[in-house]
Amino acid sequence: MSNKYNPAEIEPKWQQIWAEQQLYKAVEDPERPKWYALTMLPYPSGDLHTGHWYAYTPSDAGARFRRMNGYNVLFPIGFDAFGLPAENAAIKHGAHPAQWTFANIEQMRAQLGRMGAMWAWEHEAVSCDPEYYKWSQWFFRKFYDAGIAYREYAPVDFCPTCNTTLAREQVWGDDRHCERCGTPVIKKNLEQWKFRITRYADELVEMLDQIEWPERVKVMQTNWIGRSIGAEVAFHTEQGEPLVIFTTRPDTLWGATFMVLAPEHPLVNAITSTEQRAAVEAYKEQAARMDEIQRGAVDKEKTGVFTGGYAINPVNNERIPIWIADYVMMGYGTGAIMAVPAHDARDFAFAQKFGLEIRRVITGPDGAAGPLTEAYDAKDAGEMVNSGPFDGTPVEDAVSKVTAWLEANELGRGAVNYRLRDWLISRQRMWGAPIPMIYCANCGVVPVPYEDLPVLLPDDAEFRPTGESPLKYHEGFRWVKCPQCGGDAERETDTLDTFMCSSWYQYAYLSPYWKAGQPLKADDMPWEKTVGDYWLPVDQYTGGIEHATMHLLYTRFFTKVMRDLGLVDFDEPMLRLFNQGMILGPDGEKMSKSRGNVINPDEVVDRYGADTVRGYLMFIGPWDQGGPWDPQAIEGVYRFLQRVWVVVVEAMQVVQPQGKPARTPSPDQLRALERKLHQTILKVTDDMQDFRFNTAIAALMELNNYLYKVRETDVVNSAIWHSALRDLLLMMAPIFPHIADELWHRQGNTSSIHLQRWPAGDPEKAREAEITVVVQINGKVRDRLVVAPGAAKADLEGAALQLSSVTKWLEGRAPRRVIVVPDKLVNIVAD
RNA sequence: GCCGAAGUGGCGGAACAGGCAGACGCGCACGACUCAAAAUCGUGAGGGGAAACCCGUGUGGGUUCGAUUCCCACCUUCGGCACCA
Repeated sequence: MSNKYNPAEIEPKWQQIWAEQQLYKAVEDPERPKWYALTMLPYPSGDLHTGHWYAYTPSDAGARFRRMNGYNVLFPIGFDAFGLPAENAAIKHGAHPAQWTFANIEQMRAQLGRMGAMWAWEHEAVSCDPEYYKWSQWFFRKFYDAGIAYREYAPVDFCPTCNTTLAREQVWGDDRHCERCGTPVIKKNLEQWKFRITRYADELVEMLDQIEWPERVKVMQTNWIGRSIGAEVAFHTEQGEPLVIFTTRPDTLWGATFMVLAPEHPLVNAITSTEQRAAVEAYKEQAARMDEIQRGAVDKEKTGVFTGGYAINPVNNERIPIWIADYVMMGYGTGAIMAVPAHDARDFAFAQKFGLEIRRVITGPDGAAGPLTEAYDAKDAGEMVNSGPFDGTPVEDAVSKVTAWLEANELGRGAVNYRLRDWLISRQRMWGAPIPMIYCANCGVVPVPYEDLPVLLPDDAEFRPTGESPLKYHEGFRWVKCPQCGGDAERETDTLDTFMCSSWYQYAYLSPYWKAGQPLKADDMPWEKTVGDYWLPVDQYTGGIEHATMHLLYTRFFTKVMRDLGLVDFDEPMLRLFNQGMILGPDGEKMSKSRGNVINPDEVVDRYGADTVRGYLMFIGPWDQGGPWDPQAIEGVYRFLQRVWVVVVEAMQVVQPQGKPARTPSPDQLRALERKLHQTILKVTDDMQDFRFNTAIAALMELNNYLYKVRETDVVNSAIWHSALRDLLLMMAPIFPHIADELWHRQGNTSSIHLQRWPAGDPEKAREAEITVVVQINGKVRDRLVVAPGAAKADLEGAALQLSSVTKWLEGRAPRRVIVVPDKLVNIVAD
């Protein structure tokens, strides 16, 4: 046994012992409170990078801390193993994606093992395993039966590089690029499977109040769902056909001076006059050619044409012209708007360009009712004018009053619209769970029977360099008998979005590959119920913010559907969420091979050990902030561990110099040590609760510096010294699990440190013996008083005024006022 | 344009129910050990000034005995959304 700190020796040793003792096996125990700690599962790229370490090791420290505080902790890991990189590798190397994927998983298991995390490996689940995706398909089938899954022919986003359609959530940025590969997406008209997430839009917004998630994630989801409350109002065409519009400002109905339809609006044909037909057709064609990116450009000049048709405004029976323009989208609301140029910036720009009337119906905050030079859209000041029965109504009440009036007169009704679109889950890729659907010439769309699941991926797929899905060309896969009529039929060759596989993985972990090899039924449960009843829902989730409007929205939706299917009895899958920041290269930029600023965690672990890497990552700064990797700063954590080693190992040895009797330390020394210890326990306990690892480590360093300094004094001949060493190790255990267990055993303990209870801090023992009180004159520090804590205000004031420095500064002036904050300061105010 | 987060030493950061700005660490300087270096240990430092002191938490105002912390207006950076009616 070496007497020097040698992580390369002790870390593999402890990892092996922990595994042999099944130290992290999670077993239901009704006697103890449970804690389901979950971290976002990795994609098995084959290489665990620093980002994974930054995501996982603090998450592990948090889980370990809970465990030491009496919780029965489940901290599982698995692999989100379907996806395009495996398919691309298959095209490149000619190997099956499964081969590539499982080889990578093997490699990553070893890398994950080096972290020294308390992974509950027996709960591992791999989403590309047929026994896993059997259940993904089962969920699809359940969703289909429940009317949540449906098929639709519509314009969809398509990534030309990934060769597949994408969900709206996977299209990012103002250039509308693919979230995975960065290529700008194009629009295609395709028949695709979707999930009715919009049915849950309201609940997805409302229930954000019930979960402890970072505010910014809640805001992003709220904005993404984009609920707007207003009214639908029935206008009519001159010919009498109803023309329904959605507006958030029904109070401006009297200011509508024209209407605008989306070019694709079904009514356009009917209302277009003979004279305008050619212009309308030309505009429609032009709009159709343009994709949404071009149409959506905000600064684009407004375009549009008059249809020749007119509509009747139901509130005043006015006849107003109907235009078409591409700034109105068919996909939102009813695809038609009433234009109120006076109170909407877009309508204002349009009216100005085409010389249409701008009629003011809301006064300015000062009562101004004259012509406008720009749209006035404030909703908190002004009152209605030129609005018939509503003149004089303050805007604050206007929307609700007009909406009620519309309903009473059957002209419209209150309505809500969402920006959220249904979740497109079809992917034209091979390496995903096949959508379990069959198309039969006789029976139409036929779902694969539950007992026939899984629909297996072929293991002899042929990958084409064109990037097309091999399933389309795999005769054995594609052609089937119809489950209903037995006739020739065709399989769906699209696969499920991998986000669907990860939407329920926290449930899959409970009892991985549940009912493996058994036929499934409609009323099955995808996990062992008693296990789920104990662990669910997830208590603490950690992961990156990049999933704010993708995975984190989808898994909430999934859980709500599962609740409605009777699978779970709660509304939200994850009660608490923490988003870690991003670890950057030493140059402060995102790590990337092309930049050459990648830190390879394996190399750093070889050099310093996993404990140092863990501790350094947690020491950099607040976990949600991320930050640059500093190759020099990591030395500080390494030195800290070496100094802990020295303090603890030296204490094991005989410290009494020969011939000198052991001397008793003074009570002051002992109290000072005890105070430092309990201050540290209180501080570290508090910090660990909230993942403030950086300040927790700083406090541990302070304590160790203190112990290091006094280790050659008489305090070592005391019980408090030994309990300080013991508590230091206990507090280090979640962050530095290996060195903590090693030194713990060297102290003579026989069971693992990770089975011990977290030390209890005593505020009484942490209290300072004396406190420095600052003496200020006019807010500037001029002197200090050292007093016992809790000194009376009057005494502090008196003592301060006695100070020679104070009388000097006052130069004979009488204090006008003296502010005393006990234990803090005395501030003397003088003219 | 709208929404959100953040600006503190040479660097990462600490301290905000308003009360000694810069904990902890990196780097730096000096010293000890060494023939020397590395490692280790010790000491030191926000800037200016010989000192007394003065100035300092993005900028400018404000509230207060007192503001990194609260309020107002800007500037910069990052993230999200964007003709959503």
